[in-house]
Amino acid sequence: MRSPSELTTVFRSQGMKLTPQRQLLFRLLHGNITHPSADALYLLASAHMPGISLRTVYQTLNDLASMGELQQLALGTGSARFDPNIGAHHHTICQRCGEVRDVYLTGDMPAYVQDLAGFVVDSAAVVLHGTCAQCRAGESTAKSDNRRNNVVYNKENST
Amino acid sequence: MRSPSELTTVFRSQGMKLTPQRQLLFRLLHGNITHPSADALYLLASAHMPGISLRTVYQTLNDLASMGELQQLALGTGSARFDPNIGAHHHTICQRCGEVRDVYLTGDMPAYVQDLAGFVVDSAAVVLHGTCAQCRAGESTAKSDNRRNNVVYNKENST
DNA sequence: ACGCTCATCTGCAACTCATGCGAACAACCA
DNA sequence: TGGTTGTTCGCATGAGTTGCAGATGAGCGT
Ligand SMILES: [Mn+2]
Ligand SMILES: [Mn+2]
Ligand SMILES: [Zn+2]
Ligand SMILES: [Zn+2]
Repeated sequence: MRSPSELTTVFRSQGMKLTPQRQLLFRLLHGNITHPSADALYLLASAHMPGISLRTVYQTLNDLASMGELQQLALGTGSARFDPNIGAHHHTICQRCGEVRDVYLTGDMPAYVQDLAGFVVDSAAVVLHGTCAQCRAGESTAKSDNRRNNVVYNKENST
Repeated sequence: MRSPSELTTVFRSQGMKLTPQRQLLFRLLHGNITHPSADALYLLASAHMPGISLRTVYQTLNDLASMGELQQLALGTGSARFDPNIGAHHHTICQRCGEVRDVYLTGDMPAYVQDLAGFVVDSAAVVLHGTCAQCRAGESTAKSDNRRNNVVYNKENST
C-alpha cells in the first residue's frame, strides 16, 4: 500500500474525498504487518476516533482492496484479513491464536505433476498452518479468543 | 475417505449408528472430486432422499472431518469445501465459477528465505487462483452463481 | 467566508454461512 | 418387541459482511 500522502493524491485525482476517517485508516494500515481483520482495525481506529463506524472501515478496506492497495486474505479464520503488503509473499497462520506472519519463499512454485487442463494461474498462495513460538511456549498467554490481540499499533505509524 | 463399507465398520465400532442419511452421504462423498460445499452436498443428497436436512449434512461433514476422513478447505469462496481426498495435494480454484480441482506438486516446499521465528509448520496448503478452461472459453456458460453446478454426481457412486 | 452539491458516513436491516438447542425419531441391542 | 440412546430435524441464534437511506460534511465556485 502506498503512503498516506500518496493515497491522498490518488484519492483526490479520482474525485474521492479525503475524510478524517479515511486519513486515519490510511495511517493505521500503512506499514501494518498484523494482517488485521475489519473488526480488529475497527477496534484500533475507535481508540483514535471514537464514533467511527464499522461500516466505514469495511467500506474503506473494500475501496483500497479494489484499487489494488490492499490484499484481501481468506485464511479460513472466520473473517477476512487485510494486508497492505501487496508484494509477492506468503503467510504462516497460527492455528491457536490466529496470528498471521509474512513468509518469503525462495524460487517459484514447483513444476506440476499433471497439466492444469487449460487452467490459467493468476496467483499462487502458500499458507503454512501450524503453531507460533509464543503459543507453544505457554498455554496461559494464549486464550482461544485472543485473535484480536494480534493487532498491535506499530510505533512507526503513531501520531 | 474410506469406502462406505469401511466407514460402516468404523462407525459401528465407535458406538455410532448407521442411519440412512449417513449411508447416503458416505456414498455421495466417496470418490467425489468436486470439493462440494455443505449446501451443494445437501442439494445432491436431497435428490436422493427428499426431506434430509441441511443440519444433518453439516453434522455428518463435521463428524467425518473430525475423524480425519474428510479434509475441510477454506478457500475464501464464502463457504467451506469438503474433500474426501485426504492425501497430500493442493488445489486450483477458478475465480469465475468457483470450481476446485486437485493439483499435485513435485518436490517439497522451497526453502524459506527467513527463519520462521519458532513457528512449527503442521501443513502447507498451496492454492492456485485463476481461470478454468471452460470459463475462459465462453462467458455464456459461466454465470456468476453456477457454483452449485460444479457438483456432478459421478457415475461410479450412482445407486 | 458562504452556500451548494454530491460523495461519504453512520446506524440498522438484511443476508449468508454455520452452530446451539430440544423435541421427535429411529437404530441397535437385550 | 420394547427400551435406551444416539441421531435427525426445524428453528433460533451467532458471526461476518453488505444493502440501504437519511444525515453529514469535504471540496468547489462564488
Ligand atoms: Mn502479508
Ligand atoms: Mn482436493
Ligand atoms: Zn499462536
Ligand atoms: Zn471456471
